[in-house]
Amino acid sequence: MNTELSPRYDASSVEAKWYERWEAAGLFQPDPDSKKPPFTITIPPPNITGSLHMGHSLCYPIQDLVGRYQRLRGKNVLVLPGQDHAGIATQSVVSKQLKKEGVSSLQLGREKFVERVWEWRKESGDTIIRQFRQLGCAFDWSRSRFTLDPQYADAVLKVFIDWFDKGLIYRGERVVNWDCSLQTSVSDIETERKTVRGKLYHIRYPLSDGPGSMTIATTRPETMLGDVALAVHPSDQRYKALVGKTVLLPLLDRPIPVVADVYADPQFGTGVVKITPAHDPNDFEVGVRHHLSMPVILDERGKITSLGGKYEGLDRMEARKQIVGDLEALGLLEKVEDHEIALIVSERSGEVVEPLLKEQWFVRQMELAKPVIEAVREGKIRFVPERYEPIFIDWLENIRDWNISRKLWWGHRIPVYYAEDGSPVAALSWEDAERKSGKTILAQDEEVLDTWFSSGLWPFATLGWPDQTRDLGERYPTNVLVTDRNIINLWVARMAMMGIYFIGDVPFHEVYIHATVMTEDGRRMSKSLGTGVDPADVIERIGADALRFTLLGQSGFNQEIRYGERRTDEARNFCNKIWNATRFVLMNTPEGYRHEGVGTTKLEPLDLWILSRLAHCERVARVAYDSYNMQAAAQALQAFFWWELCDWYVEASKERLVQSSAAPLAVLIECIRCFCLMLHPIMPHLTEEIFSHLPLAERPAFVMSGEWPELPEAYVNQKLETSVERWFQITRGLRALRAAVGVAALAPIEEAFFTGDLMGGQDLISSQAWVRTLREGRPQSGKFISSTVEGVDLHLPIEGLVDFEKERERLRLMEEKVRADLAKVEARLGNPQFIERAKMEVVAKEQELVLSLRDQLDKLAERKSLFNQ
RNA sequence: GGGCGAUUAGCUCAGUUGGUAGAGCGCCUCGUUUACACCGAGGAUGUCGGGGGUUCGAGUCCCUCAUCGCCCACCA
Repeated sequence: MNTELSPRYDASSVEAKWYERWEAAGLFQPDPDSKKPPFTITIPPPNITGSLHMGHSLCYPIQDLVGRYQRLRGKNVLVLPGQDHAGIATQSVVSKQLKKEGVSSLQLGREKFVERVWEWRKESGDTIIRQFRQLGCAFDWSRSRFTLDPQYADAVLKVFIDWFDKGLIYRGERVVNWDCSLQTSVSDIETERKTVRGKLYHIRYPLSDGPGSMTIATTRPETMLGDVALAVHPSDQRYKALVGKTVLLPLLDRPIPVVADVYADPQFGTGVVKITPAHDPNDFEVGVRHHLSMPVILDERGKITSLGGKYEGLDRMEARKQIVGDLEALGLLEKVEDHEIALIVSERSGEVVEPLLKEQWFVRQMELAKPVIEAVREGKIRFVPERYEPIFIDWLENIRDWNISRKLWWGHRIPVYYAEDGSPVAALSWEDAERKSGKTILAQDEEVLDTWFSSGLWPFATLGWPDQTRDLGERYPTNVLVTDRNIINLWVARMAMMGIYFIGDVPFHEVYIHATVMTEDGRRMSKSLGTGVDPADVIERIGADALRFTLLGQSGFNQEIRYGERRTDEARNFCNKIWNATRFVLMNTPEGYRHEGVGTTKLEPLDLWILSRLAHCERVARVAYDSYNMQAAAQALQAFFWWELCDWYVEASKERLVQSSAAPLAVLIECIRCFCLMLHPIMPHLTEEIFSHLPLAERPAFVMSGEWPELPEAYVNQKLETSVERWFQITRGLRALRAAVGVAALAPIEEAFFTGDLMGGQDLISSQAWVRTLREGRPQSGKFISSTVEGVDLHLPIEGLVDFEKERERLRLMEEKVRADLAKVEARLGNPQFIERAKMEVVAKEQELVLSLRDQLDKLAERKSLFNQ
């Protein structure tokens, strides 16, 4: 009937159409009246920093796949999308844009700048939504959330104020990671370590009373301007007598004490360490223990402050140069060694982070982390793959307080207000603050919250919290979180803490950590390296379904997948294969045909075989989807469709369809119908298109709103599979004989012979091996070539078709191989321990094998003799 | 420094409980046939990273080393 389908699948004409129809049918929203069990995913909100990259093209289709699969499995599915304002990341993108335009953010001022970011948020946000749609993501746009939405901001306020009032949020002076170029602090997990070759400077500090000196080793000599002590290990005999004395800090001539502290490592350098509490987190702790002062000698721009004497105003690097020079001139620089330095670098700017003493807001973590650890231990949150669980727990057990202040303009402004007396109060608004404190408020805190503070509320704030909405009641905890391993600590941990604290339950039961998409040669994909590939280009070339298949088809429990164009071609080819197989079926469907299943049709072994394989495929795909092993599902589906349905069933059905047998058509349509449903989570558009062409008597409006195929247990028939697959082997054997004499595939051969039991496969074998007559017995005259497959001897008369020399060579090679196999098996059987200890059936199998191999040798000898004349 | 992952055909990767190593791409030969050349038929290709161990038997389990990648870590 539908013969006007193009012989090539054209994704571009199909994909947009279906997305619109699904949306128009309201399929992206859960049915409010449904009695089906809810299934919920709140997707990780992408940052509004531009467009989606290849990693997103994996992450979000996975969630779409899970949503679509669960919908087919009878769940009332909500996949809730949104976007993250992403404080630092977004602010730096917009700052860079302004810089290009020659505008300084500072000059623009806070208000104007934030306005500008909102403009960008619209632009980037729209791009992202468009790309999600291109990828086929069935997300409920009506529930879409942005982490700076007014309702969302209410949730953030509530959390902050609650924690503040309970003392979980506190203000304190700590050494934080200061990013001098972004002008903000960053949390520990937003930094990375880089090892670089640097210098270790040995500097002599003279004792202030009397002769002698102590030598310290440092990699950052400029920080000595902030030194307030030297420390040695209490048990270090070399320096015992010096503890309690004072030394003179060179250059500034300030007397500083020598203290004993276990922090000093006698093994490192000279065993003496300088203490600069304002510029090193360890030194800070030593400073607290010994009640030392904490002079700040570097400002927020990385320049020396007024406490740095004559070095004031110098950049940190320039100051280092001058200080080293001056020390050398004074003869206090003992030596300079090469040294590997572990630098701390800000992930966002790539700048070396300056540890700086700052007053900041912190969230106490220990008591929040504890219930999370318990929840994971109790299995209420399960990681897939499991290996991430111990890493997660380990991090939580050693957690440090969370610095949530960011000196930015883009974000949730910290809702702390300061009264005349400087006392802080957390409140909903300026008025609320005055009411709450009963004092006149002078100012609100200038800084904003770390982005992760707001995204930590994602699974419940998106469902309506703090209001007790129906969504929140029905859909929290959500079912699964799908994300990248890089943000397990940054984000997953925070959501768990906040969810357990405020809602009283974990935010999700499963956390699936997907792989990272790399280039084909294993490099990181990145725009700046020039190794990035734009998903939009790929979609244009091969379609979203093929891109999804490429990435999803490689995703299981691996931590890395390689993206290469060859794989996308394979995926595209698979789409085309599916398309054409369907086309074939439709071309053979009579006008007015209505498929009503296979129940009433008289089925032959081959039909039963493909239905058994279909049932097998269903089981494998279901188990695979259930366990987030998308790779296994894709593999099973592809193998079933291509190698079983197309290569065998479709081929064999050609002849049967001519005889207008009812079975093949019903079975073909049934297979494709089920296949569409099973592949739909991976390739939503193509399956929808194909399904729409099937002549079904009864059909759901869409594959998307259909039901996962439930195949009768009785379909599975292992015994039948074995015997049908034996026919295939024999067919292949005959085809190989044909190829050996150079007869083209499909060119019919008059007759061939067999000896042995074909177990009813004669028709199939002769038709699929393109033999007109397949006779039992062996040729009575003339030359023929032979082989043995599955215990059946096959003979092909050659009538001078074959080059004798070539045939002798073929036989010789076969004999060689059989002899080698035989030698191996005989050796095994010659080992008495094998006979004694191996399982009986294994031994029996080997013994049978020996017999069969010997038999083959005999036959080969006979066949050789035929060509030795 | 600690942990995790990877190492299988030229390339990208599968390989379930230990029982004679697989796929796709690429390569060679043949082929335009009642879907598909983005295809079909046939074929070649491996010391399963190295070395030990357990076992009758190891790609698979244990130990160890190497290379690559990732994560975590306050050594000046």
